[in-house]
Amino acid sequence: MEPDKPNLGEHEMEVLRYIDTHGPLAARDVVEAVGQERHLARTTVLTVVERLRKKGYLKRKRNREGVFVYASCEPQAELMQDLVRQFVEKMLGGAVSPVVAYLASVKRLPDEDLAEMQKLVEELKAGQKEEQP
Amino acid sequence: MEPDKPNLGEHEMEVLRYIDTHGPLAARDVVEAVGQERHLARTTVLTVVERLRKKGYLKRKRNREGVFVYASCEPQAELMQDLVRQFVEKMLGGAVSPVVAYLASVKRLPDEDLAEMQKLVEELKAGQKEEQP
DNA sequence: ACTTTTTGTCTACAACAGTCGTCTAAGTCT
DNA sequence: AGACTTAGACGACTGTTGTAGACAAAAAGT
Repeated sequence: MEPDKPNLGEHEMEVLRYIDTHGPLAARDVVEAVGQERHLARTTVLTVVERLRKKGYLKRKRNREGVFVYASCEPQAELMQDLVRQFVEKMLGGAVSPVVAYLASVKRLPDEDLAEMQKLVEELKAGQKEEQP
Repeated sequence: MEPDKPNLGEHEMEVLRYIDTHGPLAARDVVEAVGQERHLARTTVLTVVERLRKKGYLKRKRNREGVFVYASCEPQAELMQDLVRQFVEKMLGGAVSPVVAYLASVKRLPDEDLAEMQKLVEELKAGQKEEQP
């Protein structure tokens, strides 16, 4: 397991998700997208972006016009899975059953997730049998 | 969905979990159990318990000796499932796939969880078929 | 050249979580 | 009664997160 990175707040996470999905982009684009939606001042978003960078979640470099372009340091899927792991450890004390219970309570699970869960269940059943030959 | 209750921090959650699992008990017992483990001062735990009460997660009443006895307002399973839901909404923007990916990454899932997931997958598959008859 | 806009840093402040000391009221012990 | 312990309320300090204004430097418009 990787050593826990600094925590992320709810809004920090929203900004990070946005940058992670919508490729590398300049701060102004983040401000336009996230700030518009949430009625946040320009500098508010700027501050969040800067904190994410200091925390090591974002990197940046200047483009031809000399403007900073930000990109995530980690693929989104990996980041999110890690967040789930941290959440389970810290908030649930490592218990996974509430997670399963939650999934059971979700209506209309996307097809890909259903497929993955099916695969997962089968793998786990197979692994289980091997242990008691 | 129930309106989001006040947020819980990591340590608040640990205390709440302890009280929820180890029946109703007096503050001193919480201090002894949680405080000892984490090297926390008596008043630290007391403060956490009091905040949990003010936030509506704990209730209390005096016992014969006139000492407050604390108990959770909500069954633990329900509380935790709700926490997972809030986490998915706030931190993952509602995406469940990272949760599934996390489960897939967990080695040695307890048997009950495996069984529940299996049941869940079958129910979902059944529900899926009905939609495209 | 002068004004306006854009970009980025810095400072600040409120709310909240984690931490704990003080202090008082009420028992308990001797 | 006087000393000691316990239970609980209160206040206080710290770091983190959400929020944003002030300001400087650079770019662009006129």
